[in-house]
Amino acid sequence: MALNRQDIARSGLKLLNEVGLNGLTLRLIAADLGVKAPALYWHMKNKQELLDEMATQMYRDSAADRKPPASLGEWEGVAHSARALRRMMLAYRDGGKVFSGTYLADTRLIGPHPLRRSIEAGLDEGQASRATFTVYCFVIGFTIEEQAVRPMPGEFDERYVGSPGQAVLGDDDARFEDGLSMVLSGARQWLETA
Amino acid sequence: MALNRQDIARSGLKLLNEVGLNGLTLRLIAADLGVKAPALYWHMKNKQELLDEMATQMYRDSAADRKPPASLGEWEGVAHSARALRRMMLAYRDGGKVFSGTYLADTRLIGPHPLRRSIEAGLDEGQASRATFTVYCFVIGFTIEEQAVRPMPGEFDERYVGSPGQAVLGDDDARFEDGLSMVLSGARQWLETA
DNA sequence: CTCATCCCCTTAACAACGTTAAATTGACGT
DNA sequence: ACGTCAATTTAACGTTGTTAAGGGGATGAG
Repeated sequence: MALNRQDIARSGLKLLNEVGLNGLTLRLIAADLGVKAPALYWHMKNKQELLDEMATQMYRDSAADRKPPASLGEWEGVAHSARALRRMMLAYRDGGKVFSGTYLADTRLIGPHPLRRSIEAGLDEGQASRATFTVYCFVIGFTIEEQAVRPMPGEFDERYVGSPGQAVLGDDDARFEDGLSMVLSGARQWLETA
Repeated sequence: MALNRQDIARSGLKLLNEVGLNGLTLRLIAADLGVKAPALYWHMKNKQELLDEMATQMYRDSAADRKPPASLGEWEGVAHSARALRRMMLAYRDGGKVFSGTYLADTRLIGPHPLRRSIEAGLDEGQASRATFTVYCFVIGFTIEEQAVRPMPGEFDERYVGSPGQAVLGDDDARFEDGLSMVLSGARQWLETA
């Protein structure tokens, strides 16, 4: 019956979609878990630690989605992960703010370098890291801006087909794809000529 | 003697560097202005409106710094503005979070398109906007990640020369320049081949 | 069987926050 | 001298994150 950090983080993520980051209170999460607010302090030392754990949990939950199929080339794999990272943040209201502001609470979640094969083949690791970090920054920035305009996640997209919302969303997807291909080709070329 | 929104925003920005976004309270700003907290509600309807005004103010203050010299080419101008945008956010503690989350309260601040000349020469305006928006997203994402790691602005940089901090900062600048040149060349090339 | 121990949670309370309603001041036009 | 209106104060409310102190229930030792 005892709580643990993951239960709390999951409850926080669930409630995030209902009340948003501003409405997310410790008492609300505690009530959702059938417990009083101070009980949470047995498991974490303050609210920031809860937000870190929530970011870690959403990153953990999206790991399978982010992992590129083995059939893909390295750069197609980076694109695949970038799209999954955006999806992950869009899945939660204020997901971008929650994820970008926090440190991962479990560093084991950081997998092997996406350009691992190229690095083993001689590519400078520092430069490879800068290239993928640039892609990462674009995804973070794009999604935060996207959610500042359209805060609500998920269901809206498939359901309201033909509504004004759809056009806007289609636009966002297309704009993301365009930006992503700019950044990817730029990064790739930068690695080749450096 | 009467207050106005700009005075309040400026006080907010000043205090932001002293107490950070979490410590920034309406009572603190009011005290700084020699006034009681509810007085602020005569000038703005809630705290979010204050944050919007702060974002607008920092954007306004950096307008001259962002404006590219006429001598620069269009893309050099975009690079110039991108660096200035990062400097603007880095000038305030949590500057990235404050700026990225808010709407501009004064839309007149949005100047002419950076690629105006190319657009007049036949470049598709929608595509040009996507290209510059991609650069913008990178700058936002990069700076937010940067400030998540090193929250304090300005003074630390020049002063502690030779300390561990300097290497880290130099690294950030170099990493930004690398990322920026990737994104810029990617965007430019995307426009040419589309 | 009993007792102490530890984990996990509750009750109670605190100062601080954003926000609202109502009363107050001061300046200005008539 | 009077009333008007803008700008601010005083007082208060409910809610928030957080702390301190205590309680219950399982577990293991004697």
